[in-house]
Amino acid sequence: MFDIKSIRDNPAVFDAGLKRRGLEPLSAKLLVLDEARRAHVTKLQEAQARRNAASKEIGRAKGAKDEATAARLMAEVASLKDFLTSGEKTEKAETAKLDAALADIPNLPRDEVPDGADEKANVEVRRFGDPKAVPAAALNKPKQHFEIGEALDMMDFESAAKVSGARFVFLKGQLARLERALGQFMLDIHTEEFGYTEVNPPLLVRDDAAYGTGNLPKFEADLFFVQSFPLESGELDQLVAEAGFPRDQPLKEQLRFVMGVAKANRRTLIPTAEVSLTNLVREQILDEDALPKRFTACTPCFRSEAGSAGRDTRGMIRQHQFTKVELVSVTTPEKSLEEHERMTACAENILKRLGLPFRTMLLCTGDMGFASQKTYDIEVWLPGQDAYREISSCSVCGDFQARRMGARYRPKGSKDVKFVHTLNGSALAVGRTLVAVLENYQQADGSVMIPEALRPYMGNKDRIAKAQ
RNA sequence: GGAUGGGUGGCCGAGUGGUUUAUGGCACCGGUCUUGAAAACCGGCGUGCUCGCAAGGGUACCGGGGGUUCGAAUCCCUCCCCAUCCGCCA
Repeated sequence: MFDIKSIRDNPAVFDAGLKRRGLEPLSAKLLVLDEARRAHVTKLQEAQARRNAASKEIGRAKGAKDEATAARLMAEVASLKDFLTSGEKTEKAETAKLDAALADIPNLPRDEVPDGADEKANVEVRRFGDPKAVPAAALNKPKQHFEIGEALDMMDFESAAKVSGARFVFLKGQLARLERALGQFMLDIHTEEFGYTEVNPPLLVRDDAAYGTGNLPKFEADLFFVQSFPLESGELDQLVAEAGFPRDQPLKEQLRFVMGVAKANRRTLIPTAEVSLTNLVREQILDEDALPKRFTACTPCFRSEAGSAGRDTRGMIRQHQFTKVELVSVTTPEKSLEEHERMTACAENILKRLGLPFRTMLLCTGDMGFASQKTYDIEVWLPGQDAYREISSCSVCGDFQARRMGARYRPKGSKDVKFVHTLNGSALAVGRTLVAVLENYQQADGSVMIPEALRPYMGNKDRIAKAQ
């Protein structure tokens, strides 16, 4: 969310930032809304000032038993009433209009972010490990993870399709345990070595929270929602009568109406723990001493993957439900860039310990998420795909989310309050880490070696093999 | 699901229609005192918007929205949220 004042002060800079994101200039349009609103507010406030002054005099006049003066003033205030009533409504409407326009604008890239339209313009900043040195490199044709998992009889997409539909999976036996082990392993490192506080957060959140991180209102289609439907028997008939249920309209319209009613009672299934964790500081004014705050959580994430039909349809790469260990930091503006590097290093550290080759990419302007100012993606080597694939994304959001959430802090020795900076990163996406372990550690006989660091979490076994 | 009680500034908490600008305390900031600190004392101290070069002024906000009134934290309606008890329940 942008501060309209900063756009007013520097429209050219704002539009230039949008352009780097591949968007048309918006400042002119926004400033028209802003101008109209301010002109109106000024007029309204003058009328309110007159009303308040007169009302005070009325109080004094009545106290002095001067009924004639009181009556005259009352008549004067009454004449303002129409404008005051309508004017307050207009102000609300104009503010809402401006806010709605601002809420859909993505964060602007920092200067050091490379320009570009898509992932082809991302810039590699470093690399770790050698794809030719992993166990799978010894094989003629390394298999993809779903081939390995299905052959082990521990990864079942067919049953998942029957039970839940496409883009779900059953993990069984040692692979179910491997998923659990990975989550534990990552959490232990982040809490014990990197100072993150482990959190077990709500998976269902209010719209306000999803708005705070930037998932709403623009990306509603990417989310899943749950609710207990608010209507009891008879209430629907009442709604039809009062609000005009569009019964004679196409089904789509009827559905839209019902969804509108339902929206009031819904909860969002978190698409990432970033939503729950970042909103931990919403609507607060923190002491600077309390910063940075560092949270981590291992949670299921839910994404509708609308618009990604046909992409990564096989296997576990792109699922409606997956597990992820998330890192969130809340810092001062001065420390946020440094924290971004630190966070990315925490994520990379997991891959290093698992012996998985990766490269770290600085995303270009066209590939960054909505709330981000600057993002590093970490891409892990997948021998079965013969490619690097995203396994982590670490973003610094500046005050973009903080404004949406009302998350502020009081700088030491200052009376002013400022917005905090927020950061989030995956460390790591557990499902994809499992994929990477399978593909990199696969053996010719179809079994999978367990990386050393993970063995304590796997009953000290050294490999996953098909049950006899 | 039923019943009751609540939602006031960073925190705690008073305030049932005006004649003061929302008590008071804590925390915080400045000062006096002190070698320094603490204590004590004095002063300051909510957030947003808006007008103004500035100093400063205006306005809104006491969970959200609507209403009554010349005037609402206070009265009415409605919604949301929180807490407690009962019921059900992993």
